[in-house]
Amino acid sequence: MSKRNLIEDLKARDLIAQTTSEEELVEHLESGSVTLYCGFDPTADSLHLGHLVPLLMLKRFQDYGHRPIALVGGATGLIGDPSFKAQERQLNSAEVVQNWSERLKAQISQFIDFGGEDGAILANNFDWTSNVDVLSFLRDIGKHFSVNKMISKESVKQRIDRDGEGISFTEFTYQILQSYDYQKLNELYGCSLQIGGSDQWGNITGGIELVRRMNSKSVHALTLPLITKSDGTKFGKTEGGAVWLDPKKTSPYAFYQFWLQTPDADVYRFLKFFTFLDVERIDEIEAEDKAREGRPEAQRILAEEATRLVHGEQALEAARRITEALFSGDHSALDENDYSQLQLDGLPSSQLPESLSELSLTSLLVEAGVASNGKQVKDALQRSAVMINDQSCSMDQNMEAEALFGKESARFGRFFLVKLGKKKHHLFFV
RNA sequence: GGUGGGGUUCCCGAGUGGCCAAAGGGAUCAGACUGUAAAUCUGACGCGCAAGCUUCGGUGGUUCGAAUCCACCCCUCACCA
Repeated sequence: MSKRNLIEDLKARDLIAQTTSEEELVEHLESGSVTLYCGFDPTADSLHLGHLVPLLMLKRFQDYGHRPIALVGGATGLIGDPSFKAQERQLNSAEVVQNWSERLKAQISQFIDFGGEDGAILANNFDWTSNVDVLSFLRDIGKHFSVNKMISKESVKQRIDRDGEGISFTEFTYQILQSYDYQKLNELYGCSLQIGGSDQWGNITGGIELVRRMNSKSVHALTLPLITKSDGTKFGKTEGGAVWLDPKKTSPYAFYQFWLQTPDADVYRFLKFFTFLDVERIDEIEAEDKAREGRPEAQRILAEEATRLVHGEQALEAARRITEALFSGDHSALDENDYSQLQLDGLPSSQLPESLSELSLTSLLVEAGVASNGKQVKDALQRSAVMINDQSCSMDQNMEAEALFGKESARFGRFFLVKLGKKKHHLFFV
């Protein structure tokens, strides 16, 4: 751990978008162990990369002796946060949100240490929101909010100003609910710092005010920057959609590959955001990469660190094994065990159908999930970008699946390694 | 309740009777160049190997022919009440 204080470290990593009075915050953090919280709304059955930065942030605070509260938004998830959202969102059913809340809880537990007397706390705002009756809500909580102020928040402005869009009372109330969370957590656990994405600033400051009014306490806020990519596209998305933290939704191998493909222009920033490596070390890596020319090491380091953090050492090893086997360019070096291992390690694989006579390559590969539609396969075939056991195929072989996957050309009598393009691999077995 | 504006292929957004599977942009995929990077160029981009099939909020109609016209309905926005 570096000797500098936490805020300095976070600044060096560009992990701070905004804070309430920095002086007071630093003072507060140095005065002892601070209890802080970050909320995660259940909008899906798993967290994704976008949640990773705040999650790691809680851990950073914990490493510096503070006490994090991970708040699952069982209640707020039922309402939907309108902040900077262009459109009103579809409500999810109570059962679904409940179910997702449980999934998130389990996931979050892997990142932060909840053990011990002063370990982290896992909370759910459903616990203190669900039984508040309307009149109490309006009289005890609502009275502290000025609609004028709520309306003027930047986070809901585009929903209010923009033609063609609006905001329901339900979503509009979201900021009150989140403010109430802060108030409650302050009351229950002495929580005095809330962190979140920069889009949460409006909601957080609302909470600060509520805490001051109801609890007569002065509390703090710190927001994290939105993670952007240098080319302007959205961070954390791949062809298949979001990159999830759940290994069942995004395999450790795919996760590792995602990081490995980080553009040079982003990789050093991402190392600061997504790893616990010292900033000095990261700067060194950058300097070394520059000096060396050619392929940088940073992506590999980022992929390893991030995969280890999220999926653990074993999964990282597996992801590396697959990567090594597939991208070294020499599949002939793989022995029979290696093939079985690839399958176990999580390389996408599937069993070949009994009969291939009627089947086109396009439909076979689409069915296996190698491509999303036949056109993509066709396109690849026309460019000789489909390889079966290192043999490239052409368009006229589309209907010759039976011959291409003949027993005699299988590796060890049962494996076919199919490659589409440079990066997509799939293992077929008999 | 009234008036006016909207709902188009993943997203944004053109299209207002045939030339429309539907401009343009973005995203995405593949190829060349590379370093499983960026930039650039090329191609694909509703589904299908193909013949062909299915789309433009919904339902019904007019028409040889509709995303485009008509009726009703649903959703949504603004203003007014």
